[in-house]
Amino acid sequence: MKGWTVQRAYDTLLAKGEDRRQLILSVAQRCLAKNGWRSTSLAQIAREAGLTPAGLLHHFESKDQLLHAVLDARDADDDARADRSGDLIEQIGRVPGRFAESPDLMGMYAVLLIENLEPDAPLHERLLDRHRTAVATIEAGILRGQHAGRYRTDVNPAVKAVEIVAFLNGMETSWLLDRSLPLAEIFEDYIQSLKQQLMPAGTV
Amino acid sequence: MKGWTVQRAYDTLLAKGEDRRQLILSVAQRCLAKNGWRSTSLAQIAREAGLTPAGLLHHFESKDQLLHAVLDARDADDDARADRSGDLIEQIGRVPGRFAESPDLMGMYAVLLIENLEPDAPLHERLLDRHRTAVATIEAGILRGQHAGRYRTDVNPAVKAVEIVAFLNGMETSWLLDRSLPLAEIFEDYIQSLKQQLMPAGTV
DNA sequence: ACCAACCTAATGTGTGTTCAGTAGGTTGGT
DNA sequence: ACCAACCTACTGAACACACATTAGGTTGGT
Repeated sequence: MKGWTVQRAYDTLLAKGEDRRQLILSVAQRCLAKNGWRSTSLAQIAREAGLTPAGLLHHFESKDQLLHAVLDARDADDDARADRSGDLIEQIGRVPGRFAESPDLMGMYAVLLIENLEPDAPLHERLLDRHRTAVATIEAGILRGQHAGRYRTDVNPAVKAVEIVAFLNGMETSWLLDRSLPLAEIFEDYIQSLKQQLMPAGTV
Repeated sequence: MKGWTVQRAYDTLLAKGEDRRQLILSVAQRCLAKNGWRSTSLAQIAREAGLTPAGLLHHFESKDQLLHAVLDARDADDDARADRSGDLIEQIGRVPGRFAESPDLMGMYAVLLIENLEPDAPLHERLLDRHRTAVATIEAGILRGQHAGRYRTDVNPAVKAVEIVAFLNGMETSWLLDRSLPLAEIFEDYIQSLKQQLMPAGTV
């Protein structure tokens, strides 16, 4: 009870703090996508969030903890908008839209992945998990199609899933490097070739 | 003439210097592949090459120049072993072998690419060029096959080339992250699907 | 009075780079 | 054979800077 009233008492103050916290998280996410973790300084994030480095560390107790907070937020967001039941090929067709939707936070995982390739890198385990989950999700999508009779059964879902994830990641990187690439056309073509492989002859 | 005698004169000394230089380049390349440019320090390279940071800067006038020297050396090496006339699909089939051949300097370009995505990054232009050259090379390989009557002519070489480069880059990253991936199997499958797309029906 | 939300200033560490100096070899004249 | 002049390959110490983090103080809403 007491705790609750105290919590209510500083409501606007806490709300302000929470706003700042969210702002910091979003700024940090953008910086991470742009420059990676090691070459993003607290000073830079702090400046863009409108406070000093010391002020920033009032909200997050260390740079490391901020990193994990950003990742947690992003994971939660991704989970919320995940779709595990629709058609795989249709879902892949929606990827270019996501690229265009939020271009400046698109590369975050790509950048962090490269920064944490070494087995003893701080985020290695976490990102390896994420990668394997992505592959498993695609694999499940293929299996679903096979069981529903929409996809051919003579494709190895595990292997094909790795290929698809590699293409999606590679394509993301290519696009981040060269935004003049005709994403729509490329994905259209890729989807066409996916259909050719996954769907029974005559249905394409 | 004078220049020649002077050059010959300090032969053993210059040879020692050249050895060190090469050693530094190779160490630097390995460090770059492992940790990227920004988080590799001169001190680290120097230590692994058996001298002090100041001693290192006797051979390369700055960290930046060392970076470019590494890239130049690597480009020359790549050029030397490039094959622009064989069959594209066969060449792709040899990629896993190269992965296994030199695993610890494999990721260098992948890492540098990610570190230089921003248009004003120091290596952006250079890596963008390299990427476009890679796409153009693959495209030329497809065109060659088409003109030779080996490949179907209803594929857009430019678009398909972007797809292939994306897959190769993405696959490299996936493998760097998780070396337990069955590379051979995945590439075999991918080549199969490439044949299905590129070769006339009935020849696969 | 209390507490969240800051700030300024300072600390310690790591960075790329410079600079003066040293060790050891080569060259050309005597 | 000797020596001064010159070279390459380094070292050790110092520099200026950027960094994450801390300590202690200030402001302002409740």
